Amino acid sequence: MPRERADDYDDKTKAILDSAAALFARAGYPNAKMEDIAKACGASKSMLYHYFATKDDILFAMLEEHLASLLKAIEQSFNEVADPQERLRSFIEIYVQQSAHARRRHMVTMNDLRFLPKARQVPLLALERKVISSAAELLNSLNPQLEAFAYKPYALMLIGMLNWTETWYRANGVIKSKELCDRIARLFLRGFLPD
Amino acid sequence: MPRERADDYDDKTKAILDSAAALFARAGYPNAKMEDIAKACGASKSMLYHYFATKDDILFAMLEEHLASLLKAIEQSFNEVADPQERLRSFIEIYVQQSAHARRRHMVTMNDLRFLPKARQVPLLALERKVISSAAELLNSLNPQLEAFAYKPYALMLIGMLNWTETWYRANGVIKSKELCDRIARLFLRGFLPD
DNA sequence: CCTACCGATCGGTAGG
DNA sequence: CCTACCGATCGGTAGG
Repeated sequence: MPRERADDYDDKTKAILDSAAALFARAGYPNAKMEDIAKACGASKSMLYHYFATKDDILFAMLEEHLASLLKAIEQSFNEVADPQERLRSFIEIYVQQSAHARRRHMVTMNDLRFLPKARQVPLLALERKVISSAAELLNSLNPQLEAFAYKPYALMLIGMLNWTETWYRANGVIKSKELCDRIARLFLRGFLPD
Repeated sequence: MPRERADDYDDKTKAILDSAAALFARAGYPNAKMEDIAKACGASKSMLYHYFATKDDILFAMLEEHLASLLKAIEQSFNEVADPQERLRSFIEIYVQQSAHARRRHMVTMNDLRFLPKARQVPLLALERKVISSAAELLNSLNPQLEAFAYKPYALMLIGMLNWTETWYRANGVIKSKELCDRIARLFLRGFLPD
């Protein structure tokens, strides 16, 4: 009789991904050792290979999970909010008010996706493109007067600004996350000049 | 009689940095092999070690050179242009209209600085902070009415948007670089909404 | 004792 | 689940 899959199989998978995310975010994917991931979640290196066949599989699972949940959060907010300006605010909040958990994964997505083999990047890049399309759609409803080709560049400017925020914004600093969201939304909608 | 330092010592140093920049930008610093850098500039690996004592020294020299020249270009444009709005446009142009040469180095700076030992990051992070301060100063002259602490966050939003541009913008696409600069400057100054 | 290189190889490390 | 270990690789070095 084959042994049953351990009851806490999913818990352990999550624990591995959490430890790995912290290490990848700190040291970068290529510098993070399988040995270190194992130690960080109180497991042996061999144990890791029971859950993930390769190091790349850990990174891939992490990024796919993160991008799918980001996309789901965006779609959900679009369903709940109808007003375009409120939708933008909500889109910004999803990026800025991320938990430390999601923030680490977001950094890893931005920094380390390129270390996967090209073929494994494909489905992840497709998810990223969906996020960009959502933003472009949102911008279209905010200002329908532009030429069609211009929405994606504007979406990329917005998302670039938001992605970069992860590198410098700390929620425990002088600026509360609500205030940062307000400022970003206002900057994007009304610009930087005084009225 | 000691041999003279080769006449083309500086040329070779530049050739090494160019090959390394291309490789680092494509594969990432940790994946780029000294062997590959050597091959790319028609040299032997040992020759590399004559010009740079370690792989980290190559990355450090590249980033320092790039950040110093970025800073110099910014300072020069500030000296040549007095009007704040024109200064912003000029700041944006420095980022967007970079040569392929500088663009690769900029990508490497954004992606691979973290792979240097902490101590070697210090002087480079200081240069980055100067770039941010220049931008904050510029924004202050554009809109002096804000609270003092707000300029740096706005500078980081601008620079984030500009840094991200490197990841998606191709000068040979539908949008000419002049048009992109105009759109970014207008977005930042006037916002996204129609007048 | 210096600089400018080459061919060969060592010591240590990493994923598996 | 552990220790031992492999095949491959890579940054850096030694002799000439």
